[in-house]
Amino acid sequence: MTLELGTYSKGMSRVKRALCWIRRDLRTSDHAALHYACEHAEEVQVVFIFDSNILASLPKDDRRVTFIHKSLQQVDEVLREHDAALWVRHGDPMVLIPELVEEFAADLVVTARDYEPYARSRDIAVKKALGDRFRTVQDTVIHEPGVVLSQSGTPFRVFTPFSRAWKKLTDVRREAPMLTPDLSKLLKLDPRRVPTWSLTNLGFSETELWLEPGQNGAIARLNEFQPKIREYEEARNFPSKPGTSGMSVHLRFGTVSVREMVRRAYEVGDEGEKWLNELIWREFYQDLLWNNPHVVKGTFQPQFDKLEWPGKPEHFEAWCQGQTGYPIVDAAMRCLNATGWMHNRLRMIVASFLTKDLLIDWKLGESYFAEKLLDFELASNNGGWQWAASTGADAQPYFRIFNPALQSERFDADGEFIREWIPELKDLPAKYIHAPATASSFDLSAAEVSLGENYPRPIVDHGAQKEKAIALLASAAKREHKSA
DNA sequence: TGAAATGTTGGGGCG
DNA sequence: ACGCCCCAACATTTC
Repeated sequence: MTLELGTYSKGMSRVKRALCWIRRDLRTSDHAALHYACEHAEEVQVVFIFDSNILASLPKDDRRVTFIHKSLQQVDEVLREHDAALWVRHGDPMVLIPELVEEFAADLVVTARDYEPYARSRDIAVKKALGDRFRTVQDTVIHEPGVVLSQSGTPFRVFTPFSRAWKKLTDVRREAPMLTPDLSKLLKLDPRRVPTWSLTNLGFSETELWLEPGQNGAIARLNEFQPKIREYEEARNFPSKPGTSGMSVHLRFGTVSVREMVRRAYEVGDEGEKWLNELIWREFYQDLLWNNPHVVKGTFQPQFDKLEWPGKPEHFEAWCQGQTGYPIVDAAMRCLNATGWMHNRLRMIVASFLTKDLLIDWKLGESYFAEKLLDFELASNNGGWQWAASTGADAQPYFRIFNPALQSERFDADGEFIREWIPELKDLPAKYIHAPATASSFDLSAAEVSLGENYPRPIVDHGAQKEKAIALLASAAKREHKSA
């Protein structure tokens, strides 16, 4: 059994009652599922389920759970302005959704399509239980996976041609319409009779967030960023400057619609293209995963699966803790650990370092990011790591080996970002901060840096490791050549 | 959305 | 005045 794919407005006769099941569309405006439900039913109830299949594997202080919880509170506030309220449950959706259908006597359940493997199997199970009463609608992407194709009708493996085809396919009025739900359709509830929910009931504790959650936070941040879209291309590579949109977490949980983001990019026109490309990268990786589901378990090019990465466990530990002796890498990892976010330039640097300098399997890095990143998306994370590891569509390793000191000089020239996250190094002059081991003992002691004591010596030598990485990847590529 | 090696050019110092 | 060298800046090639 498969789920139907299609456009936003699909004809269906009206029904009495619909449940709108929100998952990663935690907002009330420009909302495909809620819009569809309000169009097709006389009474609509919005429900969210904390999925026990997902929550079970998360630490009890996971920041994403706090973000979801606070975003749901904002959804609930809007619903209450219409004398309605959000229902929140905890458990297995494959059990709970059919139960809720009974409880609410729903004729219809509407939800936004989710293309990740677990979500697909979950939705297929729900569809099996509910049949035609279960409808999924497109919401989280402009072009669904599998839709953007080359002239010969095949999926893309490379970003640039994909992005060209994506843009060609995009008529912004049609592909990014504003879907405003008619909230007068919401079921009126006596607020005293709506069960309350809390993080503690779920067994989770509230954590500090560095960004304002929910749709209020999303719109505020987007409004702040929009005037800077033109400067994005110049500013986006410098981690100490706020040159990126910072919207990834909001996009992940749908506290803003991707259509709203794309409309803003198109408003800017040609100068908004560089930022638009980042939104297309997101869809490119979803498309790549959809067409090549094996990448979840292994490398895009299977010959690299046989590769044995010789890196050491203690080096992985040092990488995780930000103790490699390479300041830009360590600052980035400490930032990730402390906030759940990392600048994209830094993601590339630390990923290159893990795979090409420490010679550690990218899958370890991938799962560490999956655990820590608030904006974690399977497709983007997997695609990014395979790109960094050179196991993706273009295997030439030469293009994907970063020199950490050089990257640091280029993108954190005065060491501002490093100083923020590695206070031990804050008094080192800029010319030494990218590679403290090159400083004289006089300069080191003047800055109160004692290598091996309050800051580690480099745990590997970049020059030597780079050569090993090239040899390692070349041997795996050659193996394929022989067997082919 | 590299890095390093190699090649080219042009200005200035200097014999 | 001239040629030579040095070297920085930039471009091209190679891995």
